[in-house]
Amino acid sequence: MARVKDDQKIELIYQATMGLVMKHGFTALKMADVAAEAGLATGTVYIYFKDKETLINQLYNYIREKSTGLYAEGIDEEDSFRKSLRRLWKQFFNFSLEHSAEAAFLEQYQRSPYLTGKSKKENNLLMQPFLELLSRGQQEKRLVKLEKEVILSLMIGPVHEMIRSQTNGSLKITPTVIDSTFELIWESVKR
Amino acid sequence: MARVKDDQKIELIYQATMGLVMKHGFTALKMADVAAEAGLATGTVYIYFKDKETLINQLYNYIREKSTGLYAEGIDEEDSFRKSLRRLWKQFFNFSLEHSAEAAFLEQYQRSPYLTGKSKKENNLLMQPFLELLSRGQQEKRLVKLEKEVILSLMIGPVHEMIRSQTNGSLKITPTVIDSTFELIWESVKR
Amino acid sequence: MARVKDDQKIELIYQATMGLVMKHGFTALKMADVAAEAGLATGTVYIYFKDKETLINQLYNYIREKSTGLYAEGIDEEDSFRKSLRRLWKQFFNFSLEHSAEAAFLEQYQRSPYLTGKSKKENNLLMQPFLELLSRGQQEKRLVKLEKEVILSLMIGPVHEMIRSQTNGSLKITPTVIDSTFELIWESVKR
Amino acid sequence: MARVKDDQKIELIYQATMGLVMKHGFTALKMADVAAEAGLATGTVYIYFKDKETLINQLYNYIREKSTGLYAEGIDEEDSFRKSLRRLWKQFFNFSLEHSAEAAFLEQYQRSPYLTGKSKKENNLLMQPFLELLSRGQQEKRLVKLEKEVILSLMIGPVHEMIRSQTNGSLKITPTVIDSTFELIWESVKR
DNA sequence: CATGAATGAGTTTTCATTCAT
DNA sequence: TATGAATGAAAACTCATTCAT
Repeated sequence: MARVKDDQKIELIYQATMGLVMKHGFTALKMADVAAEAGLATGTVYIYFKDKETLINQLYNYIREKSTGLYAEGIDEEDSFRKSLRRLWKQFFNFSLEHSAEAAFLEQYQRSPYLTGKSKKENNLLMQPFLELLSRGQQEKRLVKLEKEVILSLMIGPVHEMIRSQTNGSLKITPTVIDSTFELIWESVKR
Repeated sequence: MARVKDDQKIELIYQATMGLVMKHGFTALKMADVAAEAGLATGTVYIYFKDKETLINQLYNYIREKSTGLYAEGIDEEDSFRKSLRRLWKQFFNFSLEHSAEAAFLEQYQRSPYLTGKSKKENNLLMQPFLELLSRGQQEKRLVKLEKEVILSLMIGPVHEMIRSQTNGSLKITPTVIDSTFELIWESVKR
Repeated sequence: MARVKDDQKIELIYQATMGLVMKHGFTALKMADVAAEAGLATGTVYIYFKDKETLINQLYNYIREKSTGLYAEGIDEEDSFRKSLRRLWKQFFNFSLEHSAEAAFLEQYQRSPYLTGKSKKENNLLMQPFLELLSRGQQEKRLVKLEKEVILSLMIGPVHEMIRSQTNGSLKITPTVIDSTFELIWESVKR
Repeated sequence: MARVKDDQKIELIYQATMGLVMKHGFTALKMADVAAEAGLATGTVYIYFKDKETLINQLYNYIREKSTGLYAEGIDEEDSFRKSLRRLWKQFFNFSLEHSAEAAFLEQYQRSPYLTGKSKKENNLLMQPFLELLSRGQQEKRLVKLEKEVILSLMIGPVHEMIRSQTNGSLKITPTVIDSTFELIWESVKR
């Protein structure tokens, strides 16, 4: 059979896995359910992934790579620092919002027994575009003097929290809300 | 009389469970391990908790109640809004830091199959002290005009994120860092 | 403590055991339930009986001995064979009826893993008074020529069956019914 | 296609269960033993039956339905009442004899915690062919005037009792014995 | 490759029995 | 003796993985 078909199936399995992790968490993740959700037989999943651990780890890599590339797209070196930061942050927010299944998976993965020392380091790469931009901001003295990790937390933390609130049902995120939020964050991190 | 069924043992089981969840996550939680960690026989756990689900749900309630009470202690109505907010926020931060096992458990619980509609609502109570103080701030016009949920995210989000960074090893949280962080947050939420 | 008290407790445990076996059968018989039903602590049962098997076997012996003696009481050698048989059979019926818990226990015991070769033989003793009377009947040529075991079945079988029907709710046993039933049975076994 | 989930396996499990219940009783029935006896892995049984309770209840229904159909086969309305009754009774006897495993199971089931109100009623259906024939007998005035339940007990009770005796080893049932027994029973129930 | 029934090791849960009080 | 909490071996049940079709 054609190669294309295989890739489609891998994607199918990834989507099924993420969806289930978002809905019921890692704890309840069963291989049989993944297969069913993907519209495949249990055994088929094992053709594409050696075992559960491999599936999860490969999915993790897949999401990480895809995410990093996507949300950091189109950042223009020519733009002012503020403008660049605004753009990157909003892209991150929107990306997180649209890809909540991926986000949920990443979050769960952190506290899972699947997280190895290796993937711990790789995780930081996800924030790489942010960290680089923050470096530029500090060089241009447009950013408050403080550890970059703290500044990153000030920017990223609220995003995660707001998405959680929306999932809870206690907050409705609109473009306006996103814009205002950035302005507030900017107040705290600008120099 | 026979050995007395004691609350101390319940506490023991709770601690063992939280410790294990923090270390290896929800996924790997085994009743036999809980018992061993608590220094008890497997069967003993079942004297105090009907089954695994009950243990987890009761532990969740226990942590929630205990946490809410603790971090919100000693808030003085006489203090200025800024001072009160600073105090509550720092207490929340320190509490989260000191009770990372509890925090880890709560976080894991959110995405677990154990979360019911009922516990979803109860969860909001945890943030109640914060929400009340924010109301006061908005009445006194000391707080930016924005949905309280957003403001809460701006305050709480960075705390969660920083603690995660410290767990990762990419950040070392010191009292100074905490203080500076609050000042930055205050810049964004004050009016 | 006094000796009397002990015997009372043994009796208490026996009654509790029989009641539970009647209600839910052997399968569901738990030592903790026996104790609770008897109003005792679990451990107390083990003071009087070495283990579950011992309790069941001793109870079996207790019932067997008590029953045999009781239902066969007052049989008068001077009475005619028919009169004697009638009396013995009715006593057996009434005894079975009044002591349905005992009867249920005996019945269950037969099919249980507690039944040993030894108790298998002892079981026949229960029917001894009947078998003796049947011997007399055959000597007096008042009884049909057929294996005594078959005749016994013709007499005893309906009793068990009727009691089961009454337990089911599909039959109401009255003294009149008992009398008529004997007359019918007599028709079949007389010579 | 994968191995097909087959009804034959269900039959296999049923046979294994009945055999074990007959040999060692309900009490000692273990799922692992059922599987082993059926030549399957433990887990396989759970593919066909949700849990132990379900297995037992479905087996009960299976036996009941099968039994009713089988022993009542070939009854001819044209035959005289006596002939019909003789035939039905003998078929019942032989069936009970040949299917002692089934019979043992049914008997055990009655006093088990698995018996529900629903199955209690269904149980009566087993005797339905008998009850109908008895009705005919009473209409034709060939049967003694007495509650049908009593007459049923006079006919069925001895069968159960004799089989029990044979199992005990105290009676050897032969075709001659069966024939003579019916004649005696007929003496008591005819009008 | 695809399927999904079968497997059996691994977990959860029960319950006879012990033992500290 | 009496108590009933504690124990842990044994039974019920689950689910990742295999394999016959």
